[in-house]
Amino acid sequence: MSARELDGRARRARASREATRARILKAARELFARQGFHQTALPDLLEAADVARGTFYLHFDSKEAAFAALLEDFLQRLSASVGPVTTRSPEAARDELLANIERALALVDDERDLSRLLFAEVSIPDELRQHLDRFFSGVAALIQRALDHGQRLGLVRPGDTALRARFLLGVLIEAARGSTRKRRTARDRQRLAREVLEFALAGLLRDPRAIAAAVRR
Amino acid sequence: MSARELDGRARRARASREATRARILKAARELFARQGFHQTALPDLLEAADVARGTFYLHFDSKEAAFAALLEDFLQRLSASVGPVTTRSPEAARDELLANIERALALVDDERDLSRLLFAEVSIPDELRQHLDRFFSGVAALIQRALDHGQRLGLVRPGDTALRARFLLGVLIEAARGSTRKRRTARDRQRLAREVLEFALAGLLRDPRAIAAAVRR
Amino acid sequence: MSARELDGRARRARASREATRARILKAARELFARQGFHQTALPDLLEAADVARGTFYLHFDSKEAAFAALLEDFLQRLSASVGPVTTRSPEAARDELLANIERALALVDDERDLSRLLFAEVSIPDELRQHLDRFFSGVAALIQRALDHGQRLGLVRPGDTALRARFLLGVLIEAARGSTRKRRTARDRQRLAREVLEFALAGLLRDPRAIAAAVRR
Amino acid sequence: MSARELDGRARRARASREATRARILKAARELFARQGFHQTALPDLLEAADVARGTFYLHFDSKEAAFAALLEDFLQRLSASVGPVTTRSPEAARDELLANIERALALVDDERDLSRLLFAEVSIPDELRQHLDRFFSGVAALIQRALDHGQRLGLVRPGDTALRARFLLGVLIEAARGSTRKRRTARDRQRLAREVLEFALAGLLRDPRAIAAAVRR
DNA sequence: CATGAATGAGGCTTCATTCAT
DNA sequence: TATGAATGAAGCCTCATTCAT
Repeated sequence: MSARELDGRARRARASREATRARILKAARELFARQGFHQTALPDLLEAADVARGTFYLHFDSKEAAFAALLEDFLQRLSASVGPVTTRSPEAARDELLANIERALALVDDERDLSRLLFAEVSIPDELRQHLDRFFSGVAALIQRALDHGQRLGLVRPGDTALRARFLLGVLIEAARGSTRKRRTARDRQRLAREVLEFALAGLLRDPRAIAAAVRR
Repeated sequence: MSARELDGRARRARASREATRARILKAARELFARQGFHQTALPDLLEAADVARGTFYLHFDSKEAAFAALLEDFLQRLSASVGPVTTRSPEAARDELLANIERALALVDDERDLSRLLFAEVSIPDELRQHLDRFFSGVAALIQRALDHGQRLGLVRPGDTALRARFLLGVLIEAARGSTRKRRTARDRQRLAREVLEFALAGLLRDPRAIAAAVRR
Repeated sequence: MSARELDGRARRARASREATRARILKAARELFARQGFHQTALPDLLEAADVARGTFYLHFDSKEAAFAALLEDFLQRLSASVGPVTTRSPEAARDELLANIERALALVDDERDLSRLLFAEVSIPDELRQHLDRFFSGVAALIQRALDHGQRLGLVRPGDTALRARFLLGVLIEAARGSTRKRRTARDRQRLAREVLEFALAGLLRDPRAIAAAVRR
Repeated sequence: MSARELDGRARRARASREATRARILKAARELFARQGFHQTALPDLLEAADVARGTFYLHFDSKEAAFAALLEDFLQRLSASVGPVTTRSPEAARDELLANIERALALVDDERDLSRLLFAEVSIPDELRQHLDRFFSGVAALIQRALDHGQRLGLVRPGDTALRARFLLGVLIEAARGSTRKRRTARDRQRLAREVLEFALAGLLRDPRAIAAAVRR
């Protein structure tokens, strides 16, 4: 029973442990997304993960903790998918924005189960929903900072940037929500990202002059 | 034992019944909004409404049915608050849109409890959330029709109107969500409505020419 | 407002009162027989009888009391349908027995609803079932007395008459139970009554000599 | 972590599980028999069995399911206690019948609690009572087959065997019902079985010739 | 006499979690 | 590490009955 052997055993144990945990998370993702958090009873989860009750609690402190783990992971990946926009020229900024939106949409598409949990009609525990709200507020703050910067550069029209950041967030969320219903192709996502950006930058109206008129009452 | 007497009795009974029902709904609105549906136990509700268990079930088939009644009522009032836009001139249409948005925001402000239930971080039963989603889909459809009309008139830029209707819905929801946090004055609401419309119509950019450039890649 | 007028009013009130009570009992008979006592909720009964809650309690102290009224009435009619057998000759006794059995079966046939309550698969409150048991015990006692008398006359074989009275009761109950399933004609009933009597008096075996052998081990 | 160890653990777990289940069934048998199904509230049962609420539902889907388990078990044992009568000579058949009746009565005596549930004044859920009725109908069918056979051999008097089978069932049920009141000795049971058989085969009358007369009107 | 809104005790069941093995 | 039997708090709902009108 040398140290090596122990290492091997420990390694195997660790591998098995990780595998079990992964099995649980996979089942959780699917069930929570399909039925919501409250509607998913632990026994459902245990059966789907093929794990005993006790085993579950060996890996997570509570049902809610398992959910939080999913959430946390997804939010981090979402954060990571969005790189900072280091404005050089307006064109470059626009392209970076497009790329960011596309990457985020791609992630949402890849993780449709998780996305349904966050954006769509599935109810989740209040405590976690607040967590989620804080996350989105963080995103809104980032957007606002970008808008403020744009105003200083004279690119963005004067006005309440906090509000507009929220509006923009609403647009993004709706864009993401669409992905929770049907899977998109990469091409679709490109188009969607452009539509989002267009809408955000130029609104709905056709004639720039008409726009000016519309805005100034 | 005349018909009149019976009517009187029935009327009084009815009045009392309605009063009780109203008391229950009021308590439900407050508690559900504050704590969410699942976190609100029936006993809490009963105490807040000062009714006995049986009385509650005399008026509603289930806890969920009480929730549904609140929801239904609110959605109807929301629908009613938004009149159809019978486009004559662009200016008139714009004013009608503004008025609609303002009215909806006013309702949301008046019913902050209900609004939190619909727009914010409170979890509600999945079945009802789907109901809600159908409602919002209906709103999106209305918006899309308006955009299609605008395109035919040459006012709205070419592009996917279904998508833009969703975006617009996202903006509106975010605008409403803000009201769930702090009460607004009528003045605030006017300003908010204008910001919404501006954002939707003209986007973020300052210079109409820049817009044209931005849009055409 | 003479005394006469009052009498008239009182009479009318009484008539109406009786009519209401009858309506309740009719509904009770049908529902209890169809669904059992526990499975019949008061609201069902009220709707079937077209009576308000309070009205029901004006006529009966409780749901159970209504049931008891049905039971009591039926047992009394059952008692009344069976005349005493004043033995003169064996033949006459036999004919009287036959007539008694037929009358009882006729009543059971007429009141199939009530009969199902007493004889068949419908559960009734324990307290009333005990009442019922006492009634049947009374019937058994009557039968036993007749058997004792028959033994003294040398007609009935020696042996435990209490036991045989119970056996006979079992036969009668099974005979009645059959009626709860399908209605019989008068002719059927005659035949049934004869079969009952035959079985009771002479058993199953064909050959009287074989019988003697069978009995004496 | 050898297979043996797992087996051992599983075995112990199983043993404990079975013990708990048995404890619940024992308590259910006693309480249901004493107070009836509806009158026995779950808390009573839990206390008597010394198990927690959840534990009960770990073993049975519902209160009714626990009852059904008792019923099922008893009916099976009752079926098993009655061997087929393979007629050779009339005497042998008679002895086998006697033995069957005795065995059934012995079981009824041994399980007085269960017997009270089935035969006596305790009300049980309608669904289960129907189950019970089907069982008894099955018994009646068996009896009828035997009577038909007896008729073909010329032992049983001509007549409606279905009816007589029901009569006989009535006798047997009444005989069993007696056991639910006071415990019998083996000797009592022998006597009872003989009385049942005598009554069934030869009826009540003393004189075989009188029998013939009585039957032929 | 008739009504029906109100009552609250009592019912059954499900749940996430614990812990001995 | 993994197991699964046991837990009991908490949940929702139905019921027969009362009583003011």
